[in-house]
Amino acid sequence: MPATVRYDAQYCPIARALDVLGDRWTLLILRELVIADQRFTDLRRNLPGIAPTVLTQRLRSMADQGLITTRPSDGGAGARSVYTMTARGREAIPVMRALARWGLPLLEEPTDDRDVRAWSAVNVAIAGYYDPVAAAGVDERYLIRIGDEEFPLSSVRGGGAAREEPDLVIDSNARVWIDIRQDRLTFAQARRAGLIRTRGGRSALANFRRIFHLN
Amino acid sequence: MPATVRYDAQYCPIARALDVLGDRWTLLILRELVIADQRFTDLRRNLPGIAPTVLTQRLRSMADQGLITTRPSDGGAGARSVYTMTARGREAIPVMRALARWGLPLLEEPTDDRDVRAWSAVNVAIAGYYDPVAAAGVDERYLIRIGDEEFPLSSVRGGGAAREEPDLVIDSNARVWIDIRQDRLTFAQARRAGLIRTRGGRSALANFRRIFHLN
DNA sequence: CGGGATCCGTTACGATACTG
DNA sequence: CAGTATCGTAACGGATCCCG
Repeated sequence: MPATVRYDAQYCPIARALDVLGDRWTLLILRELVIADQRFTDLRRNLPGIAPTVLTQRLRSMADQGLITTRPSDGGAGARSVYTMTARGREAIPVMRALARWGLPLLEEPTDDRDVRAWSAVNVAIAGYYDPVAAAGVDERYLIRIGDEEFPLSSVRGGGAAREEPDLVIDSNARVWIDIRQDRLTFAQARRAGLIRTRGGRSALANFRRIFHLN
Repeated sequence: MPATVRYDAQYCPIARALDVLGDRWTLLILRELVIADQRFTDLRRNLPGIAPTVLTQRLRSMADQGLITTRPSDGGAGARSVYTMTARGREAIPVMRALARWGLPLLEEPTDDRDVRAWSAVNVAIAGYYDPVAAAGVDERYLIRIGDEEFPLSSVRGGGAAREEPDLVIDSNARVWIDIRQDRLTFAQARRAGLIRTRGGRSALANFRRIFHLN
């Protein structure tokens, strides 16, 4: 939505949120920065169709509103600045999760593994199904591996920071997770077919499946 | 965002969701219909600033995409059609909740009770803080009253349909709930000041406060 | 009077080209 | 590499008008 005209007339937190997050591309830029810090060119490549002028403008207004900050590149060479999320920007992750979960049925069947971003798979198809009730009393760490990317998860909400020895390691590709959540496959079938490999204790696996609703 | 240009190039459920929900005004129209079925003129009045042509177009495309349906008015007189949410549209309520919660700190302090919509207060400041872990094992019904509007809530997620005798009735105005969530007031203070009145068992009240994080 | 449709000026967007 | 400049097009906001 246009940055100049806002939903000012409404006393509503949704309207306020959309004033900041509702512009075209804004949430997708944010999603990119959840995955990793990125430079201008990275973002441009990962957001097919965005005009460079629009990207410039969005990055500026997102910085103004405290969603992101720019950090001088530590890479040395020619690169100048890297864009990073702020804590306030990270608070919008639940918004992205809710959107992702709603959009999952609209997603066509993946044709190729490389189509599916690892972050989408983990955050949408696994973390998005986290069941805090099922997780009560469990304190375990899980390591999700998608290709060569690693995503630590915890049975305790917000307890994923410490990089301790995981109780369970799960290896697979991104597509399998989407297939499972679109009901073309069950977790059990994927394991039997060797599409998902697990290493760890039997009870950790049982907990994992219960906490993330995997049959 | 423009309805014609979509985030087609991305294999991402967030992009898909935004293709449908991301247009300017769309989520706010949906929010209106969560509150109540409405006619064209109602929507226009409740969405200050929307151009009638835009409203027409949004209603059409939202219907095309299965978010809403139009129902012939049962009211008789001059009115023709009433807009209602579909089940698919209702599935987007978590998106609105996430946005609302994110937007709450951006909301200025309410100046007048009538500024605050009852639905915002209940859905954002109460239901949005539901803690399923705290609710485990509790099966109670709560009735929230804001002015003359009533909102049944349940300690069991999705169990609010049956209109049984509530275990707890809470009377207040919308502003108080916003004040509480913006940390200008605690629940206990509001009760002592008579801004919130409760009727029901002592344990139901304790459960309610625990489940919805009210100190 | 409710429910829109038409027209118009302004703004934002997308595509391509260009520059420090 | 990291943007800026320019330009044509599409969408928006506001006002007005039309029809039952």
